[in-house]
Amino acid sequence: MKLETIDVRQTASATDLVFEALRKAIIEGELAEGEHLRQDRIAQMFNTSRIPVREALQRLEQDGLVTTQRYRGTVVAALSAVEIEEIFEFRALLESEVIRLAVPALTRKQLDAARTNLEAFATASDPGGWGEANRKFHYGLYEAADRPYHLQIIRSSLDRVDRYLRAQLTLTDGKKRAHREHLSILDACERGDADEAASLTRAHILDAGRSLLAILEKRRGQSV
Amino acid sequence: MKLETIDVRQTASATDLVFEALRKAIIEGELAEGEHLRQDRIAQMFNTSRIPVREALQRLEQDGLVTTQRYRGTVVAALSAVEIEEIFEFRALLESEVIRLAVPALTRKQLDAARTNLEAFATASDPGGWGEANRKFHYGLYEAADRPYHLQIIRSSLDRVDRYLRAQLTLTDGKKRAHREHLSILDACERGDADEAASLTRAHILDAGRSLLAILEKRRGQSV
DNA sequence: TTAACTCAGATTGGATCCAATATACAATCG
DNA sequence: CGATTGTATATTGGATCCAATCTGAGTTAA
Repeated sequence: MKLETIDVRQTASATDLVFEALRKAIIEGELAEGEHLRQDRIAQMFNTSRIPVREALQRLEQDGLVTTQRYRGTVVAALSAVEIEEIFEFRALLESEVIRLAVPALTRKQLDAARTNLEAFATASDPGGWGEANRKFHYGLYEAADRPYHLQIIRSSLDRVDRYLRAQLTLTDGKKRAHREHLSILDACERGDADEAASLTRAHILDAGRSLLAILEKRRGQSV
Repeated sequence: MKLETIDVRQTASATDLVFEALRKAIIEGELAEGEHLRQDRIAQMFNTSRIPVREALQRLEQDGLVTTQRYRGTVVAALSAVEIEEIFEFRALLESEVIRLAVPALTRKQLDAARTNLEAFATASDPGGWGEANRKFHYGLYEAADRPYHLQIIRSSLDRVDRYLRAQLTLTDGKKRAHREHLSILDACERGDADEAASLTRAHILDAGRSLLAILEKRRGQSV
């Protein structure tokens, strides 16, 4: 008898599972800013003890998604306008450079995949779908740069602001504009124009940031 | 009787202390690449249980300083030449941009402090002293940019390669060259030439990276 | 009335104990 | 003698328990 050898070692711990679930919930905006994350309540939800929950919360804190005060608990992080602005500025710098490095290495297959993701973004009906398609479009292109560390940091910085970004995209003109910008970025990639792709990506991110801040301004003005 | 009100709330947990101590030991190269970090041994060293140790190890893993395999333990991370190269490239991009933003905002006081740190770097006699002075010099200038998120990422990326960098600086010409480059960066800052300071910083980091990789190449060539 | 105090409940931080897994070495079989 | 299997030990992952701290309602005193 011959069997395929399969590695059955468990790769995901309870901590990993809890971390991923909470991360997803925060990024997608299901947990509101400032909401308390009680350890035993979460432990019950996942049928574990508080140990993996605490470890997951610590990881989330390192990623800037929650803030913890000793003996007082953990809440979903709230970013100020200034903090959000800085992260968009950071992303613009980093992502424009990575797309510049990616363009010369892009394969036909990667370009086609990008067009598919671009259309998925346009036709997606819910915020979760947009967010996913948006990430796939950009990251799919970035992959060609072969810079795993850059990509890891890019992911982490998008994670911090993604919930705000998704809220911004609920406005139809924001989504339409993003789609137009995606189109022109992809065109530049197809033409092999790295500088243009970088410049468009930079503008794309800064545009989204400005638009987002304007909305936040308005909303906070109303609520006060 | 009147007393000044002082906040005595403990801010550092056992986890924080263990994390900081291990982080420092790894960054300064006291723990060798691939060295095993056994939970109970470390717990004994710090007179705690394994819980804070595990949490500290998880944080270190998120920072890329150690790698963990389920049920097999944690070892000090070993970076490949390609990985080191990418991180230097990343730092060059980020730090040159941050110094560009900092220059117009630099105060006389900050410039003077930078000169002090620059001299401390030149006169420091041990690797630990160089590393400290090097960080103080660069980060002191970056502070003026008022970009805390950028700075956090800069710190994290330097952490990953600092132990290799300190080893590189043990070669006297490496240290001398670094000192000369520091001087010209500071000069550009004094003149208010942001572009020049950015360009010099970029070259400074890439130089160090190239020099470091050459040494690694040689060493690994010998050991094989 | 109001500010300070007390104490009970809630919540987190850490220690100890048990379960799951990996590794090394002895035992067994061809 | 070599490959394989069983087993003992080491080590990590997770559960439960205890200690430390915060919070807030009720109480008391100026």
